[in-house]
Amino acid sequence: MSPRKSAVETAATRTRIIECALTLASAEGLEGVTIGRLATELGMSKAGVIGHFGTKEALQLATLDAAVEKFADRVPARAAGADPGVDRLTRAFDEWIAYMADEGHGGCFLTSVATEFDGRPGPVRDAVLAALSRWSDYAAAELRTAVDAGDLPPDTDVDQLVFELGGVGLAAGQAIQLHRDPAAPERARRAIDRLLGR
Amino acid sequence: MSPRKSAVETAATRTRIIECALTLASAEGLEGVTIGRLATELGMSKAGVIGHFGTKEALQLATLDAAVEKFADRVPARAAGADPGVDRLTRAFDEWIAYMADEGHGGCFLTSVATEFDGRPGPVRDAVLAALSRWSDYAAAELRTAVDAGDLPPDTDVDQLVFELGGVGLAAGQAIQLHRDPAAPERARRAIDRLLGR
DNA sequence: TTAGCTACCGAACGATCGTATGCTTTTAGC
DNA sequence: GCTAAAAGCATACGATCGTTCGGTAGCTAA
Repeated sequence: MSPRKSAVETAATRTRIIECALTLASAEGLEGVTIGRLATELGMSKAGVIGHFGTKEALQLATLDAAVEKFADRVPARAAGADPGVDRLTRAFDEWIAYMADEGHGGCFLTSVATEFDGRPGPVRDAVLAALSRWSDYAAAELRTAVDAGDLPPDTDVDQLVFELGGVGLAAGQAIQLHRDPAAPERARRAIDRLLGR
Repeated sequence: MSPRKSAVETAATRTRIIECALTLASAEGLEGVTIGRLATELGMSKAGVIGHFGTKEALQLATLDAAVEKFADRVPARAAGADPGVDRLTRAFDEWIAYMADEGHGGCFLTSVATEFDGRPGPVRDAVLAALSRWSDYAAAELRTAVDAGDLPPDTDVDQLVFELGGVGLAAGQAIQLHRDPAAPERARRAIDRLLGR
């Protein structure tokens, strides 16, 4: 007779499942997260796992949502204290890079899922696109603030700058995750400082 | 009685399989290429498909090899005619971007496989790393030539520049493949021109 | 002519996939 | 104390996974 959980712990179980899915997806990709594997890893039955979500796609979306929320809690939230404009954006990118370099989650979850689903239309792709757009919009808004404040030249091409800053992030992710290059964070910071005219 | 193929056509069949695998992998990732699916797509049996390679991993490696060769034939080869240094490198990046923007193959095969396998040690990861390193080495060599020729400042940090150029390529790939942004190639070219001091 | 080699097929293997159904157990509200 | 909801388990389903095996058609060399 195993000890049973109270219904109030349902949300906790759901969180536990998603947490485990995040770990697995970091290594194997979102499509590599299998219900059977989750069940084994968590010591529960497949039905118990999927019962919380209904379908695998719903589980993928929930996992993605959790990753996005985690990112938002960590990166923009920690930069919120800095001065709007260049300061805040620099801080945000620093946090992003530190987040990618952290042990545990393999690089940037959003980036890898974006690559995994960029050729597969569907709700997952849509969700990834929406999340990345939010990040781009955030960066663009801070850049416009910086232009208005005179910290960046008035003729700054904001969209171009967002594009290039994103590229630095992607390069950092690859250097960290694939090449295991310890110099990557420093390189990324230097690139960003140059882009933001520091 | 079906018409039988001569033994001399074996290599052609192998090529056909790999070509099909490249197409499938562009949309679904290398792990998404299934022997059964290849067999269906090619109108042959699973045994006939896998017989040419022995193992799925061998098939993956062969597919990756083919993609690398295709890339080498297209990008550095077309830039070989340009003057060594900044000219040639600019040309190579232009070719890379045009290659990614081409319809048919979904973005940069190497980049997506790199993301797919960056957390999975093994021969595939090793092969991806080797291929990407060759590309980095190529870029670094051209940059050093440019420095020696005086087209770039003597204090140029070549590795940093390779890092940032790679980032522009990754950003272009994401913008093309995920965001379907038609302005991406132009943005990338502008970023590269600025990095190479044009 | 014949023996051997190669390419490929048809069939099957155990494993695992996602999903559905029907229990048992526990808890919450009355 | 009783009941309805639910969380989770056990089991099963059809499909597909990668791989193996034996057989056969067509070619080549002896």
